[in-house]
Amino acid sequence: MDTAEETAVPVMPRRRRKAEEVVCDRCGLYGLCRLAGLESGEAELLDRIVARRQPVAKGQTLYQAGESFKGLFAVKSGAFKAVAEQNGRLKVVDFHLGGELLGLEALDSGRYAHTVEALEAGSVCVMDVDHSDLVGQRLLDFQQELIRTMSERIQHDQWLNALIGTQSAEQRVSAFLLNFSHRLADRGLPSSEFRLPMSREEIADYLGLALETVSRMFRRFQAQGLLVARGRYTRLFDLDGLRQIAGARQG
Amino acid sequence: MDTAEETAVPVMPRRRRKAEEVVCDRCGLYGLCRLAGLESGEAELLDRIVARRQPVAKGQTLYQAGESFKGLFAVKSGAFKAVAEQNGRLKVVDFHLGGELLGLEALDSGRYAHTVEALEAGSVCVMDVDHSDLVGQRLLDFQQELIRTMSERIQHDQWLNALIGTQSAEQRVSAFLLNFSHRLADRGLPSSEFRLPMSREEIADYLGLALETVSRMFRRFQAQGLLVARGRYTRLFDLDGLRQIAGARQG
DNA sequence: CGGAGTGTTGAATCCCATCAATTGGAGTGG
DNA sequence: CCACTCCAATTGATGGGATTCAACACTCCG
Repeated sequence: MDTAEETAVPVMPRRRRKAEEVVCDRCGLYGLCRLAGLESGEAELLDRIVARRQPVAKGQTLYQAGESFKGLFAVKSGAFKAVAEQNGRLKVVDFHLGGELLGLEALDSGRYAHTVEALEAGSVCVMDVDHSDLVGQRLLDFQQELIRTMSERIQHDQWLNALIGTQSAEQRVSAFLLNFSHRLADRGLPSSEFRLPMSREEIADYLGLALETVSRMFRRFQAQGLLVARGRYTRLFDLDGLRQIAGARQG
Repeated sequence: MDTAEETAVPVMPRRRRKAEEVVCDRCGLYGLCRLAGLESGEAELLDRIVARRQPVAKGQTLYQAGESFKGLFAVKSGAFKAVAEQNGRLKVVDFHLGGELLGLEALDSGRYAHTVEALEAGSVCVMDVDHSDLVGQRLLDFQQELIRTMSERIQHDQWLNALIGTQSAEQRVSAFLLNFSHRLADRGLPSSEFRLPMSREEIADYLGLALETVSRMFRRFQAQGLLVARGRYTRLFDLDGLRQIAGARQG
Protein backbone atom coordinates (compact mmCIF):
# COMPACT_ATOMS: atom_id res chain seq x y z
CA MET A 1 0.00 0.00 0.00
CA ASP A 2 2.32 2.64 1.22
CA THR A 3 4.93 3.09 -1.44
CA ALA A 4 7.06 5.35 0.64
CA GLU A 5 10.45 3.88 1.42
CA GLU A 6 10.74 3.34 5.09
CA THR A 7 14.22 4.69 5.11
CA ALA A 8 12.96 8.02 3.86
CA VAL A 9 11.91 9.27 7.23
CA PRO A 10 10.62 12.83 7.12
CA VAL A 11 13.23 15.24 8.25
CA MET A 12 12.49 16.63 11.66
CA PRO A 13 13.59 20.17 12.10
CA ARG A 14 15.68 20.01 15.20
CA ARG A 15 16.73 23.58 15.27
CA ARG A 16 15.02 25.66 17.83
CA ARG A 17 13.07 28.15 15.88
CA LYS A 18 12.97 31.60 17.30
CA ALA A 19 9.40 32.58 18.03
CA GLU A 20 8.22 34.97 15.36
CA GLU A 21 6.65 38.14 16.58
CA VAL A 22 3.55 39.41 14.93
CA VAL A 23 4.07 42.85 13.55
CA CYS A 24 1.68 45.46 14.84
CA ASP A 25 -0.46 45.74 11.78
CA ARG A 26 -1.29 42.05 11.98
CA CYS A 27 -2.15 42.28 15.66
CA GLY A 28 -5.68 42.10 16.97
CA LEU A 29 -4.98 45.09 19.13
CA TYR A 30 -3.75 47.12 16.21
CA GLY A 31 -7.00 48.82 15.49
CA LEU A 32 -7.28 49.65 19.15
CA CYS A 33 -3.67 50.73 19.49
CA ARG A 34 -3.94 52.91 16.48
CA LEU A 35 -7.00 54.58 17.79
CA ALA A 36 -5.36 55.03 21.16
CA GLY A 37 -2.76 57.28 19.70
CA LEU A 38 -0.19 55.29 17.83
CA GLU A 39 -0.91 56.60 14.43
CA SER A 40 -1.21 60.14 15.54
CA GLY A 41 2.31 59.76 16.83
CA GLU A 42 1.23 60.24 20.39
CA ALA A 43 3.53 57.57 21.64
CA GLU A 44 3.33 58.73 25.18
CA LEU A 45 -0.43 58.45 25.25
CA LEU A 46 -0.16 54.98 23.78
CA ASP A 47 2.29 53.96 26.45
CA ARG A 48 -0.07 54.97 29.17
CA ILE A 49 -2.69 52.65 27.75
CA VAL A 50 -0.75 49.76 26.31
CA ALA A 51 2.02 47.90 28.07
CA ARG A 52 4.11 46.64 25.24
CA ARG A 53 5.77 43.29 24.64
CA GLN A 54 5.91 41.57 27.94
CA PRO A 55 7.69 38.21 27.75
CA VAL A 56 5.78 35.17 28.94
CA ALA A 57 7.39 31.87 29.92
CA LYS A 58 5.99 28.51 28.89
CA GLY A 59 3.41 27.36 31.39
CA GLN A 60 2.91 30.83 32.80
CA THR A 61 -0.67 32.02 33.17
CA LEU A 62 -1.79 35.44 31.98
CA TYR A 63 -4.81 35.37 34.24
CA GLN A 64 -6.94 32.96 36.18
CA ALA A 65 -10.65 32.33 35.92
CA GLY A 66 -12.46 34.49 38.44
CA GLU A 67 -9.66 37.00 38.74
CA SER A 68 -10.80 40.57 38.34
CA PHE A 69 -10.22 42.28 35.03
CA LYS A 70 -6.83 43.86 34.52
CA GLY A 71 -6.86 44.46 30.81
CA LEU A 72 -7.09 42.96 27.35
CA PHE A 73 -4.14 40.90 26.14
CA ALA A 74 -2.87 40.67 22.62
CA VAL A 75 -0.60 37.79 21.68
CA LYS A 76 2.58 39.06 20.03
CA SER A 77 4.29 35.69 19.78
CA GLY A 78 3.86 32.19 21.10
CA ALA A 79 0.61 30.35 21.65
CA PHE A 80 -1.88 30.24 24.49
CA LYS A 81 -4.78 28.13 25.62
CA ALA A 82 -7.88 29.31 27.44
CA VAL A 83 -9.23 26.75 29.87
CA ALA A 84 -12.57 26.75 31.65
CA GLU A 85 -13.83 24.43 34.33
CA GLN A 86 -17.08 22.59 33.73
CA ASN A 87 -18.01 20.68 36.84
CA GLY A 88 -14.86 18.83 37.70
CA ARG A 89 -13.53 18.61 34.18
CA LEU A 90 -11.30 21.04 32.38
CA LYS A 91 -12.29 22.19 28.92
CA VAL A 92 -10.00 23.97 26.51
CA VAL A 93 -12.20 26.78 25.27
CA ASP A 94 -9.81 28.26 22.75
CA PHE A 95 -6.30 28.46 21.40
CA HIS A 96 -4.76 31.84 20.68
CA LEU A 97 -1.97 32.55 18.28
CA GLY A 98 -0.10 35.72 17.45
CA GLY A 99 -2.30 38.72 16.83
CA GLU A 100 -5.34 37.44 18.70
CA LEU A 101 -7.10 39.08 21.61
CA LEU A 102 -7.68 37.64 25.06
CA GLY A 103 -10.01 38.73 27.81
CA LEU A 104 -13.05 39.96 25.88
CA GLU A 105 -15.36 37.79 27.92
CA ALA A 106 -14.44 39.75 31.04
CA LEU A 107 -15.68 43.12 29.81
CA ASP A 108 -19.15 42.43 31.09
CA SER A 109 -18.70 40.90 34.50
CA GLY A 110 -15.31 42.40 35.27
CA ARG A 111 -13.94 38.92 35.91
CA TYR A 112 -12.13 36.60 33.56
CA ALA A 113 -14.07 33.48 32.73
CA HIS A 114 -11.07 31.32 31.85
CA THR A 115 -7.54 30.61 32.86
CA VAL A 116 -5.11 31.46 30.09
CA GLU A 117 -1.78 29.66 29.96
CA ALA A 118 1.19 29.92 27.63
CA LEU A 119 1.79 26.75 25.60
CA GLU A 120 5.26 27.97 24.71
CA ALA A 121 7.45 30.95 25.42
CA GLY A 122 6.07 34.11 23.89
CA SER A 123 5.14 37.69 24.52
CA VAL A 124 2.02 39.79 24.88
CA CYS A 125 0.85 43.36 24.94
CA VAL A 126 -1.61 44.41 27.63
CA MET A 127 -4.17 47.10 27.07
CA ASP A 128 -5.90 48.87 29.87
CA VAL A 129 -9.46 49.39 28.79
CA ASP A 130 -10.18 51.88 31.48
CA HIS A 131 -10.73 54.69 29.04
CA SER A 132 -9.69 57.53 31.25
CA ASP A 133 -7.08 58.65 28.78
CA LEU A 134 -9.32 58.59 25.77
CA VAL A 135 -11.92 61.18 24.95
CA GLY A 136 -14.29 62.23 22.25
CA GLN A 137 -14.14 60.82 18.80
CA ARG A 138 -11.10 58.75 19.61
CA LEU A 139 -12.92 56.87 22.33
CA LEU A 140 -15.87 56.38 20.03
CA ASP A 141 -13.72 54.83 17.36
CA PHE A 142 -12.00 52.77 19.96
CA GLN A 143 -15.26 51.32 21.17
CA GLN A 144 -16.43 50.78 17.64
CA GLU A 145 -13.37 48.71 16.96
CA LEU A 146 -13.94 46.71 20.11
CA ILE A 147 -17.49 45.98 19.03
CA ARG A 148 -16.25 44.77 15.68
CA THR A 149 -13.75 42.46 17.33
CA MET A 150 -16.29 41.03 19.72
CA SER A 151 -18.75 40.37 16.95
CA GLU A 152 -16.05 38.42 15.16
CA ARG A 153 -15.50 36.34 18.25
CA ILE A 154 -19.18 35.60 18.67
CA GLN A 155 -19.18 34.24 15.15
CA HIS A 156 -16.14 32.10 15.85
CA ASP A 157 -17.60 30.65 19.03
CA GLN A 158 -20.80 29.75 17.27
CA TRP A 159 -18.89 28.11 14.48
CA LEU A 160 -17.08 25.99 17.05
CA ASN A 161 -20.40 25.15 18.63
CA ALA A 162 -21.75 23.84 15.39
CA LEU A 163 -18.55 21.92 14.78
CA ILE A 164 -18.68 20.14 18.11
CA GLY A 165 -22.42 19.72 18.09
CA THR A 166 -22.92 18.20 14.67
CA GLN A 167 -19.69 16.82 13.25
CA SER A 168 -17.94 13.48 13.66
CA ALA A 169 -14.51 13.07 15.21
CA GLU A 170 -12.99 12.81 11.76
CA GLN A 171 -14.61 16.04 10.66
CA ARG A 172 -13.66 17.88 13.82
CA VAL A 173 -9.98 17.01 13.67
CA SER A 174 -9.85 17.78 9.99
CA ALA A 175 -11.55 21.14 10.53
CA PHE A 176 -9.18 21.87 13.38
CA LEU A 177 -6.14 21.27 11.21
CA LEU A 178 -7.52 23.39 8.41
CA ASN A 179 -8.38 26.19 10.78
CA PHE A 180 -4.94 26.08 12.34
CA SER A 181 -3.28 26.05 8.95
CA HIS A 182 -5.44 28.94 7.84
CA ARG A 183 -4.44 31.02 10.82
CA LEU A 184 -0.78 30.39 10.15
CA ALA A 185 -1.23 31.46 6.57
CA ASP A 186 -2.93 34.64 7.76
CA ARG A 187 0.26 35.47 9.61
CA GLY A 188 2.47 34.77 6.65
CA LEU A 189 3.87 31.60 8.23
CA PRO A 190 4.30 28.22 6.56
CA SER A 191 0.82 26.77 6.66
CA SER A 192 1.28 23.22 5.53
CA GLU A 193 4.29 22.29 7.60
CA PHE A 194 4.39 23.27 11.24
CA ARG A 195 4.84 22.22 14.80
CA LEU A 196 1.65 22.18 16.81
CA PRO A 197 2.02 24.15 20.03
CA MET A 198 -0.51 21.99 21.84
CA SER A 199 -0.67 18.34 22.87
CA ARG A 200 -3.13 15.76 21.58
CA GLU A 201 -4.92 15.96 24.87
CA GLU A 202 -5.39 19.71 24.53
CA ILE A 203 -6.71 19.31 21.02
CA ALA A 204 -9.06 16.64 22.30
CA ASP A 205 -10.34 18.85 25.11
CA TYR A 206 -10.90 21.63 22.64
CA LEU A 207 -12.84 19.45 20.21
CA GLY A 208 -14.77 17.51 22.80
CA LEU A 209 -13.04 14.19 22.07
CA ALA A 210 -10.77 11.72 23.83
CA LEU A 211 -7.07 12.16 23.21
CA GLU A 212 -6.81 8.66 21.78
CA THR A 213 -9.45 9.52 19.23
CA VAL A 214 -7.49 12.54 18.09
CA SER A 215 -4.39 10.41 17.77
CA ARG A 216 -6.29 7.86 15.72
CA MET A 217 -7.63 10.51 13.39
CA PHE A 218 -4.13 11.78 12.76
CA ARG A 219 -3.09 8.27 11.94
CA ARG A 220 -6.07 7.71 9.71
CA PHE A 221 -5.35 10.85 7.72
CA GLN A 222 -1.76 9.75 7.43
CA ALA A 223 -2.81 6.34 6.12
CA GLN A 224 -4.91 8.16 3.53
CA GLY A 225 -1.90 10.17 2.47
CA LEU A 226 -3.44 13.44 3.54
CA LEU A 227 -0.66 14.35 5.94
CA VAL A 228 2.38 13.21 7.84
CA ALA A 229 2.36 13.57 11.60
CA ARG A 230 5.14 12.65 13.95
CA GLY A 231 4.27 13.90 17.35
CA ARG A 232 3.60 17.56 17.09
CA TYR A 233 5.41 17.96 13.84
CA THR A 234 2.75 18.02 11.15
CA ARG A 235 2.84 18.32 7.43
CA LEU A 236 -0.31 18.65 5.39
CA PHE A 237 -0.18 17.21 1.90
CA ASP A 238 -3.72 17.37 0.69
CA LEU A 239 -5.67 20.37 1.91
CA ASP A 240 -8.49 19.68 -0.50
CA GLY A 241 -8.82 16.16 0.79
CA LEU A 242 -9.05 17.49 4.32
CA ARG A 243 -11.62 20.06 3.26
CA GLN A 244 -13.68 17.34 1.71
CA ILE A 245 -13.69 15.47 5.00
CA ALA A 246 -14.39 18.55 7.07
CA GLY A 247 -17.10 19.87 4.83
CA ALA A 248 -16.76 23.34 3.47
CA ARG A 249 -16.32 25.93 6.16
CA GLN A 250 -13.28 26.29 8.36
CA GLY A 251 -14.37 29.07 10.69
CA MET B 1 -50.68 23.72 -0.31
CA ASP B 2 -50.72 26.49 2.21
CA THR B 3 -52.39 29.31 0.43
CA ALA B 4 -51.59 32.72 1.71
CA GLU B 5 -54.31 33.83 4.00
CA GLU B 6 -52.53 36.65 5.69
CA THR B 7 -55.63 38.79 5.60
CA ALA B 8 -57.64 36.13 7.36
CA VAL B 9 -58.46 36.64 10.97
CA PRO B 10 -55.69 35.70 13.37
CA VAL B 11 -56.29 32.24 14.69
CA MET B 12 -57.97 32.62 18.01
CA PRO B 13 -56.40 30.31 20.52
CA ARG B 14 -58.93 28.17 22.27
CA ARG B 15 -57.76 29.50 25.50
CA ARG B 16 -57.15 33.08 24.92
CA ARG B 17 -53.58 32.98 26.04
CA LYS B 18 -52.28 36.43 25.50
CA ALA B 19 -48.55 36.29 24.91
CA GLU B 20 -46.91 38.07 27.77
CA GLU B 21 -44.89 41.03 26.68
CA VAL B 22 -41.68 41.79 28.39
CA VAL B 23 -41.82 45.20 29.94
CA CYS B 24 -39.14 47.54 28.74
CA ASP B 25 -36.99 47.46 31.80
CA ARG B 26 -36.59 43.70 31.46
CA CYS B 27 -35.69 43.99 27.78
CA GLY B 28 -32.21 43.45 26.45
CA LEU B 29 -32.54 46.60 24.43
CA TYR B 30 -33.56 48.63 27.43
CA GLY B 31 -30.11 49.90 28.24
CA LEU B 32 -29.74 50.85 24.61
CA CYS B 33 -33.20 52.34 24.34
CA ARG B 34 -32.71 54.35 27.45
CA LEU B 35 -29.47 55.73 26.16
CA ALA B 36 -31.06 56.50 22.86
CA GLY B 37 -33.40 58.96 24.45
CA LEU B 38 -36.18 57.16 26.19
CA GLU B 39 -35.38 58.20 29.68
CA SER B 40 -34.68 61.75 28.76
CA GLY B 41 -38.20 61.85 27.42
CA GLU B 42 -37.04 62.37 23.90
CA ALA B 43 -39.61 60.02 22.54
CA GLU B 44 -39.29 61.34 19.06
CA LEU B 45 -35.57 60.65 18.94
CA LEU B 46 -36.20 57.17 20.24
CA ASP B 47 -38.77 56.56 17.55
CA ARG B 48 -36.29 57.43 14.86
CA ILE B 49 -33.95 54.76 16.15
CA VAL B 50 -36.21 52.04 17.47
CA ALA B 51 -39.14 50.57 15.64
CA ARG B 52 -41.37 49.41 18.41
CA ARG B 53 -43.42 46.26 18.83
CA GLN B 54 -43.76 44.70 15.48
CA PRO B 55 -45.89 41.56 15.53
CA VAL B 56 -44.34 38.37 14.22
CA ALA B 57 -46.30 35.30 13.16
CA LYS B 58 -45.30 31.77 14.01
CA GLY B 59 -42.87 30.46 11.45
CA GLN B 60 -41.97 33.91 10.20
CA THR B 61 -38.28 34.69 9.87
CA LEU B 62 -36.79 37.90 11.18
CA TYR B 63 -33.79 37.57 8.93
CA GLN B 64 -31.93 35.02 6.88
CA ALA B 65 -28.32 33.95 7.10
CA GLY B 66 -26.26 36.01 4.67
CA GLU B 67 -28.76 38.84 4.49
CA SER B 68 -27.22 42.24 5.03
CA PHE B 69 -27.60 43.86 8.41
CA LYS B 70 -30.78 45.79 8.99
CA GLY B 71 -30.72 46.23 12.74
CA LEU B 72 -30.65 44.57 16.13
CA PHE B 73 -33.82 42.81 17.25
CA ALA B 74 -35.13 42.58 20.77
CA VAL B 75 -37.71 39.96 21.59
CA LYS B 76 -40.71 41.52 23.29
CA SER B 77 -42.82 38.38 23.40
CA GLY B 78 -42.79 34.92 21.92
CA ALA B 79 -39.77 32.71 21.31
CA PHE B 80 -37.30 32.43 18.46
CA LYS B 81 -34.67 30.04 17.24
CA ALA B 82 -31.46 30.93 15.46
CA VAL B 83 -30.39 28.33 12.93
CA ALA B 84 -27.06 28.02 11.14
CA GLU B 85 -26.07 25.65 8.40
CA GLN B 86 -23.06 23.41 8.89
CA ASN B 87 -22.37 21.52 5.69
CA GLY B 88 -25.72 20.08 4.82
CA ARG B 89 -27.05 19.88 8.32
CA LEU B 90 -28.97 22.50 10.23
CA LYS B 91 -27.86 23.40 13.70
CA VAL B 92 -29.95 25.35 16.19
CA VAL B 93 -27.46 27.83 17.53
CA ASP B 94 -29.65 29.48 20.11
CA PHE B 95 -33.12 30.04 21.48
CA HIS B 96 -34.26 33.53 22.32
CA LEU B 97 -36.97 34.47 24.76
CA GLY B 98 -38.47 37.80 25.70
CA GLY B 99 -35.94 40.49 26.45
CA GLU B 100 -33.07 38.95 24.53
CA LEU B 101 -31.13 40.50 21.68
CA LEU B 102 -30.69 39.13 18.18
CA GLY B 103 -28.24 40.06 15.47
CA LEU B 104 -25.10 40.84 17.43
CA GLU B 105 -23.03 38.49 15.30
CA ALA B 106 -23.71 40.69 12.27
CA LEU B 107 -22.10 43.83 13.64
CA ASP B 108 -18.71 42.80 12.32
CA SER B 109 -19.35 41.49 8.84
CA GLY B 110 -22.54 43.40 8.16
CA ARG B 111 -24.31 40.14 7.39
CA TYR B 112 -26.38 37.96 9.63
CA ALA B 113 -24.82 34.59 10.33
CA HIS B 114 -28.04 32.75 11.13
CA THR B 115 -31.62 32.47 10.11
CA VAL B 116 -33.96 33.49 12.90
CA GLU B 117 -37.46 32.09 12.97
CA ALA B 118 -40.39 32.59 15.33
CA LEU B 119 -41.35 29.44 17.22
CA GLU B 120 -44.65 31.02 18.17
CA ALA B 121 -46.45 34.25 17.57
CA GLY B 122 -44.75 37.18 19.22
CA SER B 123 -43.42 40.64 18.75
CA VAL B 124 -40.07 42.38 18.48
CA CYS B 125 -38.51 45.79 18.57
CA VAL B 126 -35.95 46.66 15.93
CA MET B 127 -33.10 49.02 16.58
CA ASP B 128 -31.19 50.70 13.85
CA VAL B 129 -27.59 50.77 14.93
CA ASP B 130 -26.60 53.30 12.38
CA HIS B 131 -25.76 55.90 14.98
CA SER B 132 -26.42 58.93 12.92
CA ASP B 133 -28.90 60.25 15.42
CA LEU B 134 -26.71 59.78 18.41
CA VAL B 135 -23.85 62.02 19.36
CA GLY B 136 -21.38 62.66 22.10
CA GLN B 137 -21.70 61.11 25.50
CA ARG B 138 -24.95 59.45 24.56
CA LEU B 139 -23.31 57.49 21.76
CA LEU B 140 -20.43 56.57 24.04
CA ASP B 141 -22.77 55.15 26.63
CA PHE B 142 -24.69 53.42 23.92
CA GLN B 143 -21.61 51.64 22.65
CA GLN B 144 -20.53 50.83 26.16
CA GLU B 145 -23.81 49.10 26.72
CA LEU B 146 -23.46 47.20 23.50
CA ILE B 147 -20.01 46.00 24.55
CA ARG B 148 -21.41 44.81 27.84
CA THR B 149 -24.14 42.87 26.09
CA MET B 150 -21.76 41.26 23.64
CA SER B 151 -19.40 40.20 26.37
CA GLU B 152 -22.30 38.51 28.09
CA ARG B 153 -23.10 36.65 24.93
CA ILE B 154 -19.53 35.50 24.47
CA GLN B 155 -19.69 34.02 27.92
CA HIS B 156 -22.95 32.27 27.14
CA ASP B 157 -21.66 30.80 23.91
CA GLN B 158 -18.59 29.47 25.61
CA TRP B 159 -20.68 27.95 28.34
CA LEU B 160 -22.71 26.16 25.69
CA ASN B 161 -19.51 24.99 24.04
CA ALA B 162 -18.33 23.44 27.24
CA LEU B 163 -21.72 21.86 27.79
CA ILE B 164 -21.81 20.21 24.40
CA GLY B 165 -18.14 19.34 24.40
CA THR B 166 -17.82 17.66 27.77
CA GLN B 167 -21.19 16.63 29.15
CA SER B 168 -23.30 13.53 28.63
CA ALA B 169 -26.75 13.61 27.05
CA GLU B 170 -28.31 13.39 30.49
CA GLN B 171 -26.33 16.36 31.71
CA ARG B 172 -27.06 18.42 28.62
CA VAL B 173 -30.80 17.98 28.76
CA SER B 174 -30.86 18.62 32.46
CA ALA B 175 -28.77 21.77 32.04
CA PHE B 176 -31.04 22.88 29.24
CA LEU B 177 -34.14 22.55 31.37
CA LEU B 178 -32.53 24.39 34.25
CA ASN B 179 -31.35 27.15 31.99
CA PHE B 180 -34.77 27.52 30.44
CA SER B 181 -36.45 27.54 33.81
CA HIS B 182 -33.98 30.11 35.03
CA ARG B 183 -34.71 32.41 32.14
CA LEU B 184 -38.42 32.18 32.77
CA ALA B 185 -37.86 33.04 36.40
CA ASP B 186 -35.82 36.06 35.33
CA ARG B 187 -38.88 37.32 33.52
CA GLY B 188 -41.16 36.76 36.45
CA LEU B 189 -42.94 33.85 34.76
CA PRO B 190 -43.73 30.48 36.30
CA SER B 191 -40.44 28.65 36.14
CA SER B 192 -41.30 25.12 37.13
CA GLU B 193 -44.40 24.64 35.03
CA PHE B 194 -44.38 25.75 31.43
CA ARG B 195 -44.91 24.91 27.83
CA LEU B 196 -41.75 24.56 25.81
CA PRO B 197 -41.89 26.66 22.66
CA MET B 198 -39.61 24.29 20.77
CA SER B 199 -39.86 20.70 19.60
CA ARG B 200 -37.72 17.80 20.79
CA GLU B 201 -35.90 17.92 17.51
CA GLU B 202 -35.02 21.57 17.99
CA ILE B 203 -33.76 20.89 21.49
CA ALA B 204 -31.72 18.02 20.10
CA ASP B 205 -30.20 20.18 17.38
CA TYR B 206 -29.35 22.78 19.95
CA LEU B 207 -27.67 20.32 22.28
CA GLY B 208 -25.94 18.25 19.63
CA LEU B 209 -28.04 15.13 20.24
CA ALA B 210 -30.55 12.99 18.38
CA LEU B 211 -34.17 13.81 19.00
CA GLU B 212 -34.85 10.33 20.34
CA THR B 213 -32.14 10.80 22.90
CA VAL B 214 -33.75 13.99 24.17
CA SER B 215 -37.08 12.22 24.40
CA ARG B 216 -35.49 9.39 26.36
CA MET B 217 -33.88 11.78 28.79
CA PHE B 218 -37.21 13.45 29.46
CA ARG B 219 -38.66 10.06 30.16
CA ARG B 220 -35.76 9.06 32.36
CA PHE B 221 -36.14 12.19 34.46
CA GLN B 222 -39.82 11.50 34.74
CA ALA B 223 -39.16 7.94 35.90
CA GLN B 224 -36.89 9.40 38.55
CA GLY B 225 -39.65 11.71 39.72
CA LEU B 226 -37.74 14.83 38.76
CA LEU B 227 -40.40 16.13 36.41
CA VAL B 228 -43.55 15.41 34.47
CA ALA B 229 -43.50 15.89 30.72
CA ARG B 230 -46.41 15.50 28.38
CA GLY B 231 -45.32 16.66 25.01
CA ARG B 232 -44.23 20.21 25.38
CA TYR B 233 -45.96 20.71 28.65
CA THR B 234 -43.35 20.35 31.33
CA ARG B 235 -43.42 20.52 35.06
CA LEU B 236 -40.26 20.42 37.10
CA PHE B 237 -40.56 18.87 40.53
CA ASP B 238 -37.03 18.57 41.74
CA LEU B 239 -34.74 21.36 40.62
CA ASP B 240 -32.04 20.26 43.01
CA GLY B 241 -32.11 16.78 41.59
CA LEU B 242 -31.70 18.21 38.11
CA ARG B 243 -28.88 20.41 39.29
CA GLN B 244 -27.15 17.42 40.73
CA ILE B 245 -27.33 15.69 37.37
CA ALA B 246 -26.28 18.75 35.41
CA GLY B 247 -23.45 19.62 37.70
CA ALA B 248 -23.35 23.04 39.21
CA ARG B 249 -23.50 25.79 36.63
CA GLN B 250 -26.49 26.55 34.46
CA GLY B 251 -25.14 29.28 32.17
C1' DC C 1 -63.28 11.58 12.71
C1' DG C 2 -58.96 11.26 10.54
C1' DG C 3 -54.68 12.72 8.90
C1' DA C 4 -50.26 14.70 9.75
C1' DG C 5 -46.95 16.04 12.57
C1' DT C 6 -44.79 15.29 17.08
C1' DG C 7 -43.37 12.42 20.55
C1' DT C 8 -42.36 7.86 22.45
C1' DT C 9 -40.48 3.35 22.56
C1' DG C 10 -37.79 -0.76 21.07
C1' DA C 11 -33.88 -3.13 18.82
C1' DA C 12 -29.65 -3.18 16.34
C1' DT C 13 -25.54 -0.91 15.30
C1' DC C 14 -21.63 1.90 15.59
C1' DC C 15 -18.70 5.41 16.86
C1' DC C 16 -16.13 6.87 20.36
C1' DA C 17 -14.57 6.64 25.33
C1' DT C 18 -12.26 3.98 28.37
C1' DC C 19 -8.87 0.84 30.01
C1' DA C 20 -4.46 -1.02 29.31
C1' DA C 21 0.00 -1.69 27.42
C1' DT C 22 3.71 -0.26 24.41
C1' DT C 23 6.45 2.83 21.76
C1' DG C 24 8.75 6.94 21.00
C1' DG C 25 10.75 11.63 22.01
C1' DA C 26 12.57 15.06 24.78
C1' DG C 27 15.21 16.28 28.61
C1' DT C 28 18.69 15.14 32.24
C1' DG C 29 22.66 13.65 34.30
C1' DG C 30 26.33 10.36 34.22
C1' DC D 1 27.28 10.64 23.68
C1' DC D 2 24.63 7.28 25.89
C1' DA D 3 21.70 5.47 29.58
C1' DC D 4 17.94 6.59 32.07
C1' DT D 5 13.65 8.68 33.12
C1' DC D 6 9.36 10.81 32.27
C1' DC D 7 5.78 12.14 29.74
C1' DA D 8 3.52 12.29 25.12
C1' DA D 9 1.79 9.67 21.63
C1' DT D 10 0.47 5.47 19.64
C1' DT D 11 -1.89 1.21 19.35
C1' DG D 12 -5.02 -2.55 20.70
C1' DA D 13 -9.12 -4.53 23.04
C1' DT D 14 -13.46 -3.85 24.99
C1' DG D 15 -17.70 -1.89 26.47
C1' DG D 16 -21.16 1.59 26.56
C1' DG D 17 -23.73 5.59 25.39
C1' DA D 18 -25.81 7.61 21.71
C1' DT D 19 -27.40 7.25 16.92
C1' DT D 20 -30.02 5.08 13.69
C1' DC D 21 -33.76 2.51 11.89
C1' DA D 22 -38.33 1.24 12.59
C1' DA D 23 -42.84 1.04 14.49
C1' DC D 24 -46.27 2.81 17.30
C1' DA D 25 -48.92 6.34 20.31
C1' DC D 26 -50.46 10.70 21.06
C1' DT D 27 -52.16 15.42 20.10
C1' DC D 28 -53.43 18.97 17.72
C1' DC D 29 -56.53 20.87 14.25
C1' DG D 30 -59.00 20.90 10.26
